Amino acid sequence: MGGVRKFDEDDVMDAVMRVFWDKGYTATSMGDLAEAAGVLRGSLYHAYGGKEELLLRALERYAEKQGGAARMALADPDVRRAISGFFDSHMARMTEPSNPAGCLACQTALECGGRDPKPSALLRAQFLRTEAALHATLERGRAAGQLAETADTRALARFFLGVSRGMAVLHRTYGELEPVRDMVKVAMDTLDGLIVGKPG
Amino acid sequence: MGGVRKFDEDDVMDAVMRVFWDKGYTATSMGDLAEAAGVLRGSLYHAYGGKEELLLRALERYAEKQGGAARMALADPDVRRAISGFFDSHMARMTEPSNPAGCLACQTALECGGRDPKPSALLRAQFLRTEAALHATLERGRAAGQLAETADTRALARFFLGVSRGMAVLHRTYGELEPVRDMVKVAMDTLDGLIVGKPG
DNA sequence: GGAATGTTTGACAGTAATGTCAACGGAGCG
DNA sequence: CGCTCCGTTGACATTACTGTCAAACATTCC
Repeated sequence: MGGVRKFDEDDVMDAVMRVFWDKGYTATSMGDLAEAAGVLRGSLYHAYGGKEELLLRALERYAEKQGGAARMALADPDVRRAISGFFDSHMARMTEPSNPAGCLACQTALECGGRDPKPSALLRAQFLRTEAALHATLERGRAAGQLAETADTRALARFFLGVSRGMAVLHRTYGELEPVRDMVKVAMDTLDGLIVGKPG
Repeated sequence: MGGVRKFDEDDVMDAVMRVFWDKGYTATSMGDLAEAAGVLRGSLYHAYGGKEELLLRALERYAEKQGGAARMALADPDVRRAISGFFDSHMARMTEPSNPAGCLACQTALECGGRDPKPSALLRAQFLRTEAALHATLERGRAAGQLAETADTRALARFFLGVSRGMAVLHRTYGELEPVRDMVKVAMDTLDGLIVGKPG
């Protein structure tokens, strides 16, 4: 086969993801990425093309890792446990000290939103996917009689999605977890208000 | 007094604010700002110092204009009208077609959060100020018997703050207002669940 | 009018990032 | 072994942005 890739693709993409997450898309140079990945710039250009391609890959990787946990939680047949687990997966990410504050997807969405077509489209699709997963969970719960018949599951799905995004903004801005926990608490109270036959 | 400034400071700062809002802090160059303001780069350096100073001024201006409306609404003695007006002020900003999507404060908070000390500190202070205003409104409402005695006003204040931030993320990512409206609807339902003696 | 003050203007040197490329070198294959 | 393939490496030209500055200029005050 001849010349073979010397670096581990997973290691490189992990480093790339982390730098974008930490510094933001625009503020990151190919040199930053290369340095963090322990590779020369030329190799990155050769293997991936350029900064935008790397961002797209990083976003996909991020969605896989972080979004995977969220989707897993949402599969729980009990609505309350599902939504609670959804928030827990976000809390877990923010609690992990080796992670930068905030959320790569949110940050990139705000930075590129409506301006860079490809990242924009990808992020929009990812948001829609999460919204759809939330919606499916809520619909399933309603069908199972766990949720009030009158509940607007579409609005609720968007609400929970938006709340999770707001959590990331507060986390990055405050650098603390208390406000984020408070948001989760109130959001879960909101859900509890719609759950049929609870003790309260 | 000698040589007198040829440009109108308000016009320039409006243009600057808009460019930062539209393109983001890092992606904006002094040349972009100068061009948008109809002024030469040298004049901007001379009058304001540099990009960071311009950002700080833009953030202050933004908080004055946008945050002013929000704080005004929160002064309403009726809790429900106050919080509803708070959200309305955000909706109004997003509805205005001449405004870029999203929210300058959120975007900059995510971009600079924890990295650029001065913008970070300013934004944190602005968030705390809004949180405090929300908290005061809720406390006032509870004291007036409008809100359930058991309501956690601190958590609620952070919740409403975070929801308003999440709205901006969805707006910028989706480019639509429906999801944002849905968030407001559910958030208001949450408040209504805590309001004493309502018809529902 | 003339001096003083402070702004505008265009140019300049310095720095950083980009994207490309030719030479190099190691792994596999005949 | 020698050929080929392909990734690595360091260099290069290009472009963009930064921050500064001296000269030109306009306005106010005396």
